[in-house]
Amino acid sequence: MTHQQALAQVTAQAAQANSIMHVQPEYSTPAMSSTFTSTQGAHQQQQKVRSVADSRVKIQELSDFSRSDQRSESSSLAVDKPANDGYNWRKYGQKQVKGSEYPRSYYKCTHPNCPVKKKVERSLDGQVTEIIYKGQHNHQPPQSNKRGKDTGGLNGNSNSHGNSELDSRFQSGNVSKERDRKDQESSQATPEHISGMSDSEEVGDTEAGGEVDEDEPDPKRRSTEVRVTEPASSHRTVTEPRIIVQTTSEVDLLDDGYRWRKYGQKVVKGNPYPRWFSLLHRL
DNA sequence: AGCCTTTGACCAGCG
DNA sequence: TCGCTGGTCAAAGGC
Ligand SMILES: [Zn+2]
Repeated sequence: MTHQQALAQVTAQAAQANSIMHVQPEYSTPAMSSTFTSTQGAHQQQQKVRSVADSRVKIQELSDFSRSDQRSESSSLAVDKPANDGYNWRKYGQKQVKGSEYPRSYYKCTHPNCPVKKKVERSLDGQVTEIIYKGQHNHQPPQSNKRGKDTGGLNGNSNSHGNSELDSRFQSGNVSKERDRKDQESSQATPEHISGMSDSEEVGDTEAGGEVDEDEPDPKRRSTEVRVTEPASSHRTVTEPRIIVQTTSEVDLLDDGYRWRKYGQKVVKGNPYPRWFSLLHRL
C-alpha cells in the first residue's frame, strides 16, 4: 500500500479515463498521494510517462534510491501480483519478452464482461518495471466491503454511486464477444481532433534534466492501453513526488475522477501530438 | 466447489 | 512464406 498502490490507482484511473477520451499528459502533485493513503511525504518518487502512437498512457515512476523498504507487504498473499489496485485480476499468461529480462505477466479483470487487461513486467527487486493497462472497466472498482449487487443486468453498468462516472458509456458495443481468439481488444479509440489549444506556455522545467526516456513501446497493434512504468531504482534525485501521465490523446478531457488543470503544453519532437501538462487537483 | 496460477501450445502480426 | 515475437488459450494443478 503505498506507492504501488497509489500508482496502481492512478493507473487504474488513468486507464479508465483513457477510454473514450484520451488522456493528456498529466502531472500530479503530492496532492495525489494524499488522495490515496497517506503516503505523502513519506518517500519521494517521480513518474514519467510517455505515450505512443495510439491512445495509451504511460506512467513511469522513479523512486528514490533511498528506499529500502522493499515490498514486504502482504505476508502470504499475493506473492507475485502487482499491488492491489482495487480490481480483481486473473492471470492468464506469462512470457518472456525479448528486450526485457523479466517475464511479463498477463492479467485480465475478473469482473464479468469487463474487457480490461493488463500486462505487468517486474524486476526482481520489488516491483514493477512496467504495467500496461488496456481497455476500460465497465464497472466500479469492487469495494472492499459493502455494496452488494451492483450490476443489475448484463451490460447495465449501473453506477449506483461510488465514484465518478468514469465509465459511463465505454465501448461501443461488443461487450459480448469476449472469447474467441480474435476478438482482441476492442474498438474504440476514437481519435478526435487535436485541439490545438492556443496557449502554449511551456512548462518551466519539468524537473532538472529529467527528460523522458526514449522508449518506444511497440506500436504494434493499435489498442488502447495504459502503461505504467516504475523503475525500481533510479539515479537522479528528485525533489518532490510527482507523477506524470502522458498520453497521446487528442482531447483534454479527463474524466478519471480527478480534477486536472492544464498548465502547459508544448510540442515534443518525435511525438505527433503536443504534450500537455496538468496538475492534479483532487478527486 | 470455485476460484486462482502455472505452463506449453497455439495464434496472429510483422519483417 | 517462413520464422520470430508477443499475446492468448486451456489443461492441469494449487489454494
Ligand atoms: Zn474490470
